[in-house]
Amino acid sequence: MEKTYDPSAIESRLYELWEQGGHFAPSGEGSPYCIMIPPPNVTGTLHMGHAFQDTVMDALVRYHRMDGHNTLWQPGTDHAGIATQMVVERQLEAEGLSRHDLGRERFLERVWQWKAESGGTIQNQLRRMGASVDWRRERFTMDEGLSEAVTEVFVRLYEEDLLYRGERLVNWDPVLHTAVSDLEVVSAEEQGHIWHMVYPLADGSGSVVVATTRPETMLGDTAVAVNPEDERYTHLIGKSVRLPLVGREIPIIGDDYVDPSFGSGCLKITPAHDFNDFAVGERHDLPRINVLTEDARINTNAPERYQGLDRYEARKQIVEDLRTEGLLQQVEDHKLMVPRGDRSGAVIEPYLTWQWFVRAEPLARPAIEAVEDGRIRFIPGNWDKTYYEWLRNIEDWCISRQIWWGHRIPAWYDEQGHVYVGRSEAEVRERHGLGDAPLTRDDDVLDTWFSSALWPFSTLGWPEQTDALRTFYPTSVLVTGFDIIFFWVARMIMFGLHFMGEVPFREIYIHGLVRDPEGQKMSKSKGNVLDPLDIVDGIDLESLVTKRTADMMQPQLAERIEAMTRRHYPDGIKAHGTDALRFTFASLATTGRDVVFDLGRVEGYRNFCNKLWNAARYVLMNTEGADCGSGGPVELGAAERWIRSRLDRTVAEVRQAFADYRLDQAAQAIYEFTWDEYCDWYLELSKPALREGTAAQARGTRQTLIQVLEELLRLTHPLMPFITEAIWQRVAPVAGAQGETIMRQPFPAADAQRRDATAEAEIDWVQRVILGVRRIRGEMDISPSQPVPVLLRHAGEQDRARLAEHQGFVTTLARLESIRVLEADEQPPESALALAGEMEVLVPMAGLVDKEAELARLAKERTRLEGEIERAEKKLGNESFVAKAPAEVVDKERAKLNEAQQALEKVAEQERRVEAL
RNA sequence: AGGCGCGUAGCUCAGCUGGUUAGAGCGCCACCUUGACAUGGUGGAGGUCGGUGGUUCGAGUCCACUCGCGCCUACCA
Repeated sequence: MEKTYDPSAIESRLYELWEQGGHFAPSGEGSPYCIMIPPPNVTGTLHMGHAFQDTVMDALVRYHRMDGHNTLWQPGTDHAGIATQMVVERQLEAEGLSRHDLGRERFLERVWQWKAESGGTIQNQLRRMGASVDWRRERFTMDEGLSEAVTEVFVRLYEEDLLYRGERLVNWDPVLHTAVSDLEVVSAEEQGHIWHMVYPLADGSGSVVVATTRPETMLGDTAVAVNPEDERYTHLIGKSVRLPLVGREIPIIGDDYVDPSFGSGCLKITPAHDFNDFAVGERHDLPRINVLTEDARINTNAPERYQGLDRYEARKQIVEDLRTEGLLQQVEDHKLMVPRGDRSGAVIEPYLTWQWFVRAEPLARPAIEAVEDGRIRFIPGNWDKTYYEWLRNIEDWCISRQIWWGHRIPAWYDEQGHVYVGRSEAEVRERHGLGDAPLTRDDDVLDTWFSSALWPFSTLGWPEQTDALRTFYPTSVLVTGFDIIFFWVARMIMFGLHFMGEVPFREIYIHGLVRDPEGQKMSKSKGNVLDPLDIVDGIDLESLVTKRTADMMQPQLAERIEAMTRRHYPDGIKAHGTDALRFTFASLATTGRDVVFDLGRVEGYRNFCNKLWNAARYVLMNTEGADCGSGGPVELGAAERWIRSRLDRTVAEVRQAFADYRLDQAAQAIYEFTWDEYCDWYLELSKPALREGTAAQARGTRQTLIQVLEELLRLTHPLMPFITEAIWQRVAPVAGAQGETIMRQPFPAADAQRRDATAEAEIDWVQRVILGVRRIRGEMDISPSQPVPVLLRHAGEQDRARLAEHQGFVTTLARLESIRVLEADEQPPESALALAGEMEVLVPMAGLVDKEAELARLAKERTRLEGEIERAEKKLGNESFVAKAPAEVVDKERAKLNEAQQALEKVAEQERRVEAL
């Protein structure tokens, strides 16, 4: 074994071994355990969020696989309709073409071609992360099977009247020329204006003032509304105004939607361009006049003067014209929420179009109940509130998109415009007796999330009743970020319940979002993204800067991004290996919402890998080819029983942590056991044991070294698959373990038989003595290489027995020249003192005691003890405490007080002695 | 407007159902190339747990209010 762990040397080789060995496939034995990967974009690349999420899932999957479950981690990708289409359109644009130049068919060929070129990247990145997904089952949302499921769902929903086509006001993206769902619109506050306009009454008897942030919509006004309770205006209801610039006469209506206290109390109503106005229009049966084209220019429903103008040009012109006519009362600065498309960034227009919708409310109700009655559990639990909040106020879901890349809607129209929905044109013809009548298929495709909503059952073969579907549905847990609870989680539950009659997963583990060192969300435009593989493999500063500033949508930010990058990573990024990155993610998987990524932590865990590596090196040096128990009787000493006992505790902790989805706790338990107990103590204790012990004792030590290591590797494997596998391959034969790979070995089980309180107490004693001597060394500035004599004062029977038993340990680890008990009648020599329980550890320093240093040390100790005593006395002096607190707590407090008092006495005595020097 | 989360050592974070003289990693200081590991070892410094008040024998942990930060949903022309 190399002296330093080199991850790059082993990782890809091991992954190949696993994949080719078929070890990712379900075993076919045990109770099922299944996780569906949230499908990433097929043409996408791995970002930190994926890496984090995949680490969590892989850890869960490996844990359950080892623990005997029939485990499936289902992989796949989605087609990311709008995003992918945009990329390909941009490519075409570079060639001076639009998708319309190519036509639908040839355009789709281009997209498939792009998929073939860029697809596969993320899969290979997943492999680098060690993801143990069952690649043979990989699915893509546009696969034949999944597409069939999409059609089936669409048709069934339509037949059950849970899906309909209607002319509705939708969120229209004038750049992408498609409708988008409410969720794909992000509103942000922007600085704008509010214009107050005067609308003259038609009978010339006066005027009303209305306000708007979008003056161009006035072209489509079909009413002015006032609150019927508003005395200022009741007399106007039933009258009408003459719409300026347009000349149309529109009614004044009463509707209590109007807030009399806002502005003038009069509200212009534009049913075709405002969601609230649309509702008002429905109540009052107002005409809906659409005044915009698909790309948000003024259409022919408006006066000629404005036709063809872009919405913002039109706005300017209208404001100008109103001003000219004296009908602009005032303009104010105004902060308003501007809705933009999450993909295009274009300002969204409410736009009247024919679209397909899913009737959400009837599907939402059972989805709410499933969480309410506990069939699905959120972890952390609080997320159910967010979930309920959305589902209880859910609106119908607009699922049609006016793009080409996606599942085409299975609906056909005859020449009269009648719509027929079916699984195929043939089915439609037959079912409706359409003969050879010409039919045209709906041009629209479905929202990508529609197919994603079917993921838990479509990937398992639905609508066919496959074995996989029967075995793995409902799946065990969904691991995802809170940002897609609405987009995806809620919809999977709605569809899963409806089509499978059963929840799609029993638990939902919501993890935090990975942020940069400044707590900012990672995004390409901010230039703060990290490629997980750059952390794995390392990258020099210049390459990192280049990577971050290339292909930018806003090149003007490049300078800032470069400066920031140079500040955060002055030396670039060193290679850390996959396991270190994974362990970091695990340790960050707390219950919080944000995961602030800190490279320093990865470095710490890379060191941890090296620690484990070197521990294995030491163990193998001492066990390979040596007698680990086969050659004769085996005797387990206190240290052996101790480390086995500690390991057992750790196993229990780790198991509990996995059950609680607390990978941070699992990681911490493993880290502490490995470093602070196994390496710092047991490996060190094994040295004198091997040197000085009997043959039987040495066998016990070797056996324990190798067995504990082997079990520790299995315990750690779900978090750090590569290093544990690499070491295990060497360790297994020595430990007597059989098998091709650690990933198919049983996960360690806790076993109370291995707990050994006696051994723990004995090693605790050993540690206390050693730590006492080390403290004296450190504080008295005694060279670490200088062996010292030690005297134990006030040693009881047990102390004497333990000293006799463990003298070798103490002598070696504390680097002693000698150690013996100071008898009661002996006068302690001039020495430095440390306390180990009731016993005093003395290091005689005839003439060497630095009086000042020792006094300072003792004074510090005395202060601490006095504080402790004061606190305990105060507590115990409180009658209510003694009366009301549980006896156990009171006893504990008394014991603490007692101990502190005794210790104080000894410290004081030592102070007097030193003082006298 | 409603909902949620966070504020604990210089930094990033643990601290579960109230009882530890408040923990970890990184960073910092001192000493040490000791035969697994300097990606190491040993010792150490560092926090009155945002603030106020309350419940309690006892609060970082529960409650109320408050300050600061962040997120989500909705949205008024």
